[in-house]
Amino acid sequence: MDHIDRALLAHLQQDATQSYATLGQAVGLSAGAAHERVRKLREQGVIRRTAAEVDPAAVGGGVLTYVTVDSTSWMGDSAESFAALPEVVEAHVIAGSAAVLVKVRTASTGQLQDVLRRIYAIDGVSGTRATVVLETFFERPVSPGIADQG
Amino acid sequence: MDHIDRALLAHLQQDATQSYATLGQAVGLSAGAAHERVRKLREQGVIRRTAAEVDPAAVGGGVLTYVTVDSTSWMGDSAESFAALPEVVEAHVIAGSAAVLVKVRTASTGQLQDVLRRIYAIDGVSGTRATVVLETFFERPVSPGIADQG
DNA sequence: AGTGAAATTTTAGCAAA
DNA sequence: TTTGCTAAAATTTCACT
Repeated sequence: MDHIDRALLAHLQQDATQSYATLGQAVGLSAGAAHERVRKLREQGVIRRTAAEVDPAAVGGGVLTYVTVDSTSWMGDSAESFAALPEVVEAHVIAGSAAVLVKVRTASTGQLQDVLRRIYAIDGVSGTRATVVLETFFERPVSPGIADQG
Repeated sequence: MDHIDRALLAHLQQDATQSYATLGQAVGLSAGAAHERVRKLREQGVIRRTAAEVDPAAVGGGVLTYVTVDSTSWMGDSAESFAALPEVVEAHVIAGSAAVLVKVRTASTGQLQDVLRRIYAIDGVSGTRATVVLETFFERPVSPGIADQG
């Protein structure tokens, strides 16, 4: 992982559809060399996958809410319970008073209410606190330390 | 946006490197038809971009923290102030007592402390409350309502 | 809107430095 | 590890349905 790898990652996070020729040019490498480096980054798991980013509002996820989940028991192995709810797009175990923090995308506040009810039904959950997002300033990929060329 | 479009989106969220032939087959379409639908989904902005997903830990983002930011004044146009901090990967205006919720990725808790200091220096910010994530159960794309073939 | 096929571009594997 | 070459594969366009 040198600075060229980081530059490649930065470019691929912006647009993974460009050709290796273009990509290589952007970081000062031939197409073949760029290809080989990207292949290795995939192999190492640095690049997990390349995926289409979908506008949440276009697929019924216009309302974004963060929910802290309190519990009476250890929630460390409740991952599947949260994963079973398709509206839950993230779930994390957190330090602090609450046990789990989840990110929820719903089409409406009505649907949010339904998700909260289903979260409450999970074993050990003693309460939820929902924080509705009014406006998203930005959501962006983790910075690999910004490209130095191109 | 019919059920075929949603199936295409679901497949492309999982893997955008597959050929249009494979993709079309998965949803019961020819390669040309799949290509045309995907082109339109891009044009409409339903597909925002196709990007490489990078392992945060591999690029110095191993520590994930959510920070609620309290303020004395209206924060509605402070987007750039947060965007200027590369460790901040999300920023949202929220309903409730705090004004802004941000998601931060840092290499260490030391670096987190530095980010908190820089957030505190933003005009109008009166306080921060950091919640460190101990374990991430999952992070996944918004569900377009799951493929009906495939 | 979708199909099938042609023309063009890109990818992926390999020899060489 | 990078380069340049080459065969194989994918993309993109187009005439037709």
